[in-house]
Amino acid sequence: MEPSSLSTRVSVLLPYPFDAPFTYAADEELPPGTLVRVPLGPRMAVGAVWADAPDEAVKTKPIAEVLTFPLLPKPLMDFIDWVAAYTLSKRGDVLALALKESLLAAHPKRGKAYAFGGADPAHPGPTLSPAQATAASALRDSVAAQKFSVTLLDGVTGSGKTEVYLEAVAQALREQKQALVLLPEIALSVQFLQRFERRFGAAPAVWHSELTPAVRRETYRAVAEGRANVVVGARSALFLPFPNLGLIVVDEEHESAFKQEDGVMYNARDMAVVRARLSAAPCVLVSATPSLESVENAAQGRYARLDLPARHGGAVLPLVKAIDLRENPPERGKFLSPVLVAAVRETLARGEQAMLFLNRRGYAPLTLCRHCGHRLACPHCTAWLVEHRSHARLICHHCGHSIAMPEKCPACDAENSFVPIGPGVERIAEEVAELFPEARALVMASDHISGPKQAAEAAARITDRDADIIIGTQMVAKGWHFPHLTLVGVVDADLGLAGGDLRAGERTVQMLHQVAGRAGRAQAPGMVLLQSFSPEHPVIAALLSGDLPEFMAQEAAQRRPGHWPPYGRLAALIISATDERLADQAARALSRAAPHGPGIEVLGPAPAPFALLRGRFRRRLLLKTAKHIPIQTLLRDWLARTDIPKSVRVDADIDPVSFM
DNA sequence: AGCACGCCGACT
DNA sequence: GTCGGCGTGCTC
Repeated sequence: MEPSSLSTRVSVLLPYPFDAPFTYAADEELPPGTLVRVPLGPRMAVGAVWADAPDEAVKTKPIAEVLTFPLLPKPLMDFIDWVAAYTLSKRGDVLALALKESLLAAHPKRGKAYAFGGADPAHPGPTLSPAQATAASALRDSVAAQKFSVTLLDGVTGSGKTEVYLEAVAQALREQKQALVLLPEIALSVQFLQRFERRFGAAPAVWHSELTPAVRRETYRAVAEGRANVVVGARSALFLPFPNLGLIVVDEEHESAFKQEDGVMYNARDMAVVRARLSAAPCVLVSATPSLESVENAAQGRYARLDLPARHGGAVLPLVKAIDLRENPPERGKFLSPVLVAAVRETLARGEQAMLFLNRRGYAPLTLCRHCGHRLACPHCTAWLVEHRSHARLICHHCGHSIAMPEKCPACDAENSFVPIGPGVERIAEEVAELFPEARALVMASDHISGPKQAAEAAARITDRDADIIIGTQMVAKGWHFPHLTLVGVVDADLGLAGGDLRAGERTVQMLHQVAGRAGRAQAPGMVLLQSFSPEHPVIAALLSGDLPEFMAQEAAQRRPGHWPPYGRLAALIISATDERLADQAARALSRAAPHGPGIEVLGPAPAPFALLRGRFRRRLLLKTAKHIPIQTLLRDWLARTDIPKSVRVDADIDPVSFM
């Protein structure tokens, strides 16, 4: 096409690391949200027409093709701009979250048709208890209002929260609106999908990273055309082009899995609230162990709050007891106290199931030479190599580097000198096999169960009573309903408390409370035993008393005076380079240029959580400010006035979740 | 993100 | 003497 026939200029945002749109020539005005194919250097790219005024100065190339696809909804474009500004990311990088995986959606589908609109709000669902019905009614009202609101639905484990918020979904369907349900690990939420189908007589559209390209493309288009009325998805589903969003539910809102830790670092729970606001839709945050952030927002009246204080169907909450490992230690070289072993034995004798929880994959977290004390470590990361006997390898859990067990110690040449230190789930399984040779044990960890199908099989084995003892990592903690499971043993309740992480206590309470909630969900009462060297620790005490609100109040009291989140803002700067000295120099340069003033504090530089990760040396600075200070502006100015060599990367992590 | 350009090590 | 490593730079 002759450039002279192209009468107008349009801004096109491309799904690459550019903050500003590029300007192209077009022969007609194209509304924001139009998907277009454009030349970019030697190749073609698909981007979206953006609302920014076109640059009049820059030379332009013509748009190659206007794609046949619904316009990206305005609320989604606003959301992309908002997330980019909040996370200090390039707008193009955020657009990539909304386009990349699905782009190719652009061509009209051929082939298999999928059913997306089958969820029927009139399908008879399960009967709700009075408490559930009251909460459901409140949620229905907020959906019917068709405006932005946030509700925290706080219900004890087993209280039937899912059935309650599915009524909010039903209301959205009645209003001819779309609903989005975010789950922390959609690929493994088989039981959720079953419950959904029981309620609506059809499966929802699902969205997660393991979809095949064909399903992904078709789901994307179905969402954009409004044919998919309910989507259940992982965090990336927040960026789907819903034209008609009427509800967002975030289940297990406290989960740190909602935090994206690389690329665009966003917290899907917080961004869900923003997406809902920009879509004028209600948002429901759901948890048995809400985050302090959400508890505080509810206390301040920013969020409405609904409580389900009792278990559904007459089930009672399990009895929680500690086993003091100083008084009742396991046998030498073993990890299960005689008290826990006896409880497992009694449970099995009653024909019930027991679960042993240890949030550690593999056989042993550390392998050392008994001759010289050498420890097998990852050459690319600050981490020990973890022995996995099931794979006959030693594996780095951070970069995946793996080696066979060396025959000789690389440090002292001693032969057969390696000893495993500490337990992982595989080692517990070995101990269980020795103690209970007749019992059928099932290990649930990501090494043994990869993907929804295997998870479904494992869950079926448990509900069908084809397993007696379940040994699992955090994979077993959330969501599962195993009616015959009555005993939960936590092998190391102290794990995760060391290290001084701001949220270590909160996270441990949440995780162990969730695990404990797997016990006694039907008629038979449940029992939870926590093996600990310090049962007096506030975290263990909170689990024993079951008074989580009191624990959260103590957490709040500790965080408030220092302006720690949620009473202040936090951002991390991660400085990384392949050359350790360059990383250090850049970190010091940033430190010297650090902002200061009332309500502003800079901590560090310190070695980052993994000082060496995938071959890059990392340093970290933490910026902590009072709540009213715009931390993004502060960071942007700070980075702009500091000279950083090209080979050093500086990533900002707003609202970091894991640190120290 | 891609993809090209551009200077330093082991090989047909 | 070349093929190829990935550091740096650019894309409307």
